[in-house]
Amino acid sequence: MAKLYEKCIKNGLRMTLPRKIILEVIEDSADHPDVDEMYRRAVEKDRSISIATVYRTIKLFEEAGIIERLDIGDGRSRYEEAGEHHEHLIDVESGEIIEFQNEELEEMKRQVALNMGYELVDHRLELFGKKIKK
Amino acid sequence: MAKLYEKCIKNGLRMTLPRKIILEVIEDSADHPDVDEMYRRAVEKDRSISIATVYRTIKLFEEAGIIERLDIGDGRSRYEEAGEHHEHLIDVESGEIIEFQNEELEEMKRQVALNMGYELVDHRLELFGKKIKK
DNA sequence: GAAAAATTTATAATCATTCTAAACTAATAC
DNA sequence: GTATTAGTTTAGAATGATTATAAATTTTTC
Repeated sequence: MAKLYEKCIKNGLRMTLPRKIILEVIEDSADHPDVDEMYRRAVEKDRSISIATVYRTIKLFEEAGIIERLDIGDGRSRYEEAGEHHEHLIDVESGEIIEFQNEELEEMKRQVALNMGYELVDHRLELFGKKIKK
Repeated sequence: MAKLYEKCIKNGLRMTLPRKIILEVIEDSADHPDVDEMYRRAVEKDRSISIATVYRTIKLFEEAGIIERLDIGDGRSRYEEAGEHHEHLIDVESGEIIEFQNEELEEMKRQVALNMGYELVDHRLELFGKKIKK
């Protein structure tokens, strides 16, 4: 079950208590919390955790490919479990973040880069939309 | 010629000296400067300009649709003249920002949002690529 | 279980950005 | 054209997110 834990071990990370707690927070989060929110959730599990550790650990996990950074343009970094690649649609009215996948779109991006003489190494797409009322 | 100037007037903006200078900087910039760089360029034209004015004026111009914000994920906002919509490809090795347009891609984004019951009001796409050596 | 190495904590520092209050400039009223 | 008013700029303080630092603590190694 604890597949993120396995991934950490495989990456040679020492699994200290704060790291385990932060990992738990990530696993329990179905949304896309920012660092401060992750800190708040971690503190609920262990009051002694410090914000600096949250920042440092998140960076560590990101570099190890355990989590991925998401930037919706509001000046804060948000995080989610790394996994199959997907994109985000942000509901401009509620702020809700909806995930989606579209292979055709992926392929087109790769193609566009290629046409300009580039190998696509990363890409980021965010759609901002307003819910259509029927 | 001074079409940005016209646009400001049409928006009812008072065209003070600092605003004129910042507008000039924008017109003379073919790249995508961040605020600090715009400030540096403005100071060359008028030593007395303050960074706060640059920030405030940029925000004003953005709200008036004179310029557009670009976020390449390095924690600083960059700006460019508003105009026909285009996307950006960032050369991960040199940091160079290359603009491109692709109507098919645009249409697909609109379609994807629609399929999820959303009207696309904004969108952001950045490709990060490595130059292919032949 | 002691010594060495890595991690965490608390806090200070930094960076981008926004706010504030006083000074200045432009627009309007006379 | 000058006084009044409204809007703008300046300088610097404040804020929010993030990173760095040094001392304390924990983990690993022997």
